[in-house]
Amino acid sequence: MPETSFAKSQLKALVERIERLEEEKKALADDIKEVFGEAKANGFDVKVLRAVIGWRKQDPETRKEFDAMFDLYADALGMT
Amino acid sequence: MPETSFAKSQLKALVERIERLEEEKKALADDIKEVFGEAKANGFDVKVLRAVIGWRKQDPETRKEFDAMFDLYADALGMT
Amino acid sequence: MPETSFAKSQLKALVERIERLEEEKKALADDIKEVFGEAKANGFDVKVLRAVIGWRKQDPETRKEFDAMFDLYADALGMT
Amino acid sequence: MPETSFAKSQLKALVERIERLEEEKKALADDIKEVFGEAKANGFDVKVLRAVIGWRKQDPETRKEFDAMFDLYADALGMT
DNA sequence: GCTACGGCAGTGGCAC
DNA sequence: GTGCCACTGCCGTAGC
Repeated sequence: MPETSFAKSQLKALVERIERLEEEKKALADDIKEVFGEAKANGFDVKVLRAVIGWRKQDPETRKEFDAMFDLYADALGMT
Repeated sequence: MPETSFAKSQLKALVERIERLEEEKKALADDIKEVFGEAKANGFDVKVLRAVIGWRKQDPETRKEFDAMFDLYADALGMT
Repeated sequence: MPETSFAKSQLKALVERIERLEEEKKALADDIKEVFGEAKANGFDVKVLRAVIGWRKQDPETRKEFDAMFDLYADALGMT
Repeated sequence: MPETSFAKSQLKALVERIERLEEEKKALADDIKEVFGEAKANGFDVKVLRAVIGWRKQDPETRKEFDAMFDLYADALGMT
């Protein structure tokens, strides 16, 4: 069970640190959104863009294996 | 502004209907999870399975367009 | 490693079972959405409604403990 | 329809900007997780902590209204 | 203006 | 017990 008698100051410090970090995180999230908006304005398809970026995060080996198995299943299901 | 004087019975009825439906929804979610578990036990890759199922939800035309653009972007980024 | 030689028919059967279940699940999700819409139309605050329903899922003991600790923290942070 | 003939360099630039920002965002997310871990190690209840921090984001007026309506509904449902 | 969809964050369950 | 992954609910955005 979490303690019930605790230092206020400690709690405050923790909360403030978290709030500060979340603020910064939000700022970055906004920046990212902005860049996607810019991309869209330039005619790029945002959905595809996201997919490509996600794909780049995977190492090539993983991507290869995934693709292979995907095709295998898709084929078995008659998704030509 | 939402009303503040309202019929208790109406509120109760609504809440109960929602809870009942959510219960049923949860049961189905459990069933689905179970089938995936079965698939896994039979050697299927669940992650790929999910992807394929998701893919099947898209109409062929959309899939085709998405793929084409994906390849286009991937190529432009040198993801061979 | 997941098997690479597998029964097409087995895969198909699994996928179809999942798709069927997901369909039913979606139907229920739609029903739920509809009830919330009805609630809204009757002047209820949907956000609050969701919170109350969520709250009802917790057992009374848990709720009590949570509330107590919440107040404790809030107090320590000067959120009167 | 999104353009199909586009500048590779532009795409690359956009993707790299996004990836850079996401990296920074992830670093902050990790930092936050770390602080919560620290809080937990000091006996704080993380779930409650999150709730309190979320609550602080709402302006007092909103909080007040929400609470009032919550109690109203809860009462109507016999959740004493 | 509201309704519907998609993405994001938080929670819980599973695996190591 | 910890870390990872998927599911769910919430929120903000886009379309009717």
